[in-house]
Amino acid sequence: MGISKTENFTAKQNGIANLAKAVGHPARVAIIEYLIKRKTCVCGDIVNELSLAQPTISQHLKELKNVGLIKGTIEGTSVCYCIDDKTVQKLTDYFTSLSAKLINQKTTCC
Amino acid sequence: MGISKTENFTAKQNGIANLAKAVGHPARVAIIEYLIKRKTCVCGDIVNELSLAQPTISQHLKELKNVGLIKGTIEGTSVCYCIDDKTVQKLTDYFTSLSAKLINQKTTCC
DNA sequence: GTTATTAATCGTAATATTGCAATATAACAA
DNA sequence: TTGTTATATTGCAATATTACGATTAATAAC
Repeated sequence: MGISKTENFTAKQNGIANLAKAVGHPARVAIIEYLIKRKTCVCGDIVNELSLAQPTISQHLKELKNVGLIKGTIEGTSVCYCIDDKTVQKLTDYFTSLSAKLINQKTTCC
Repeated sequence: MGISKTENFTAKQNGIANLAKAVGHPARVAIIEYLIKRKTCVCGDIVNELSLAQPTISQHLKELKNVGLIKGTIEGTSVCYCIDDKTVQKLTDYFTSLSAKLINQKTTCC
């Protein structure tokens, strides 16, 4: 049906899925990497970096903002975007804990 | 257009996006967690764990297999599924490196 | 052989996503 | 006020995803 049956899963599972989904597009991966690479807040020039139209970038930024991966503050005519460390850390912590469990168990059946 | 302009991005960016997209659904998060929790290969009983129909689960398993997050080997009438540690590790490494860069720079502008 | 069991595939409906042109909005400058 | 710049929103077409009933394929048990 194109709709996820979110009610069948835990809040944590839905939370991780939402974050992962936001990272699940190369344009958004590129935006995240660019924001980190620039080392400071980026005021607008993301559109010049990626070969996508301005409305498309704006839409991707909105999605990243919705899940809390980036923050945006208005600075005059432009907007200042930067990564929200805490949200990236959530993903890092999640996958780190998965990997840790996998190392501990060493299943070698398949 | 509902199609990602993958040609505009690096292979690594597309790779991470594909892995993240696969994790970007709560049912697939639940499947991954279940496979890890069970500590051994799971031969079939994933359908009983999640309240989704068998074809739906089968489809989710296929997607996880396509990106290499799980492996499946046929065992008689059933199939034996387990996590592919290396692929999970790719995600862990990626997010760990992002977090590391963020800790180093300490941007406090927004 | 027949029958049961397990999982994949097909077909299809409902919904979501991606991308962009056109337009709107907001802040500033002259 | 008018124009300019930067970003957001709207509307829409193309495509993708999610979910499941029905069916199929493959092995196992008899």
